Amino acid sequence: MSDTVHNAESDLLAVAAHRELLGQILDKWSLSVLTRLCEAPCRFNELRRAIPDISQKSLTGTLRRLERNGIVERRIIGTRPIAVEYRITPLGKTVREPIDALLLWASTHLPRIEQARSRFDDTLDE
Amino acid sequence: MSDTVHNAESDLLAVAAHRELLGQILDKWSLSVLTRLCEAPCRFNELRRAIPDISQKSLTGTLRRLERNGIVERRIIGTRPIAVEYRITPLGKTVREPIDALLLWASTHLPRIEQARSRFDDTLDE
DNA sequence: CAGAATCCTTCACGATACTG
DNA sequence: CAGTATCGTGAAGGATTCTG
Repeated sequence: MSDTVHNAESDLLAVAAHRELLGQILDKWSLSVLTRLCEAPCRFNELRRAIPDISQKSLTGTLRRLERNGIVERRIIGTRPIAVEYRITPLGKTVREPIDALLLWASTHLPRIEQARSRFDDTLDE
Repeated sequence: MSDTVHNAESDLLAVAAHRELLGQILDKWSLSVLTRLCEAPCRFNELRRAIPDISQKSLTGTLRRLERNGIVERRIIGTRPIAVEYRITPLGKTVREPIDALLLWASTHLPRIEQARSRFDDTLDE
């Protein structure tokens, strides 16, 4: 019996424990940065141009956070003027599969979700 | 040539398009609520007790958002006093697999990530 | 029991200006 | 080029109070 109960509790604990970690990787901009860096290593301003709506501050913050978690690597490739290259780490590459699964889910079910939204919004202004 | 380029661009567009959707499902509390509702249908205050740190306002908001996206269903099962039951929808069940993949990734690589964090933090106060 | 309404604080984020 | 520093704003979220 207590298998179900135990699993439920440990699942909730696991969720609580991993929510913070996932929040660092699945936040507002990380997904875009990660996607871009999976294509190829990239310079700072190159990333800025690739993600037009991101501010310089947010990009810096996102990169620092990903770097701290071992997902991307910051490599100084030149000085005068300084040049920095960001690239995805082996650890970072491993997260691509679950993320892609999630993106696939999103694009697969987007129509049904938009349908559900319309239904929900319609039944509100009655 | 433009295959790589095109894929990169469309990936970034896809990410931008799905970020909003995923944000509704992977936000601060949704994961906990979803995990709990996957176990069994649940009453409002039952959910509150199952997720001790959530406020009433946040739980209401989270449930409304999930309901709007067709992920959970709100069912009034009694009045006087009013009773409401929340349960996961068929659409909601389909998201469990990619989410579990992500949680599995998180728990699998947590040690390496904590290691990376320590290294990063250490090399700062030198 | 299941919320709605209100107040208040925190904080993420953008814009701007400056630097090695 | 690749940032740091500072300021201002809006939105999220908690605590509290009230209601059908």
